Amino acid sequence: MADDIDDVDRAILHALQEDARNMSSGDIAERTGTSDSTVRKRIQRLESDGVIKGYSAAIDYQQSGYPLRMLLFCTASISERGDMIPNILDIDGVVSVQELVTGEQNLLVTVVGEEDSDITSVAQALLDMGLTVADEVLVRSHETKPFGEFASESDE
Amino acid sequence: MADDIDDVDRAILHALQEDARNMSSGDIAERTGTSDSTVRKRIQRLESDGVIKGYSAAIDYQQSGYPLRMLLFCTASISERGDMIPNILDIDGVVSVQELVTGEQNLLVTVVGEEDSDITSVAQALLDMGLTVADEVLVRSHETKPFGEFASESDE
DNA sequence: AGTGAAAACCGGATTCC
DNA sequence: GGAATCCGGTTTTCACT
Repeated sequence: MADDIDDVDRAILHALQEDARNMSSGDIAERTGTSDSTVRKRIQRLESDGVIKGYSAAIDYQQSGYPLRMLLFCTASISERGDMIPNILDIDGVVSVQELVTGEQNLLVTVVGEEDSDITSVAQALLDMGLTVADEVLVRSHETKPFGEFASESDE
Repeated sequence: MADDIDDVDRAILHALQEDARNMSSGDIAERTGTSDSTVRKRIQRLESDGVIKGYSAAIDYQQSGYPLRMLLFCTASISERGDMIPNILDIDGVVSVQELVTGEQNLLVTVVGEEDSDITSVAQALLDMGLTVADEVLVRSHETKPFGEFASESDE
């Protein structure tokens, strides 16, 4: 519950963002000058505190047969906005929902699909929920990077 | 190089999106009705083909001391747009860059930071690179979900 | 926070289909 | 060529200090 993130925690977060699957506790222990059991306990704490929300493979959707990625900018009434996020995430093809602090277009839904009809069916589902799709933008490329502030001073 | 994604591959991708760190090859083998060595070979192939780009921990930046998340909509000249993406990713605080297929605001940069000055310094760095920051939007919440199409018919 | 033993997991080589 | 089995080394887990 408390957010006492120290340098060891930051190094752990950085390592797990780099390679969550192959980075062993021992590897991280070397970087931090602690022992592997310490690292394991820290990780457990970070997980139960919710700092680490999970571990996920980064997939290239293009190469796996789903070349379309689109951003749908939506408008929702403020009152219902928070409640419908779980429902939006349940729509097939939706990979992320972001709540925006803006006047009108206050929900940004990211959709992945194989063909155009996959996207439009998501848009339809959003309409059925009472949302207005104000804008649609195709994403040509998408790159992600581990958050740099978790890195130690020396290694970046 | 080839994208021969079959049901076994999709099950693997789905499992690794759910929990890339704790899901063992044996676990996935049970789900797919194959052996663990088969799963490991498939994973290696998916990795070297670039379908799996990596494994990353999902961090709650709010809880780890970086409460600010912002979207910066930028304008770049078409010609230089692709080349500068690596440079943008190198800016401290930038966690993702998306190339948008739109007339003007064709780059979407996501920034995470502790305070307002972290964001403005990124914006300044973008300006120094010759980009125009056309719009800035604060993100109140952000949720991600594994891509549903990889799931088998029965388990979702 | 560290130690030690049992269990699980991974990687590679081999064999089978 | 792809999938299954076996084995040596590593990693994780759990109880204890």
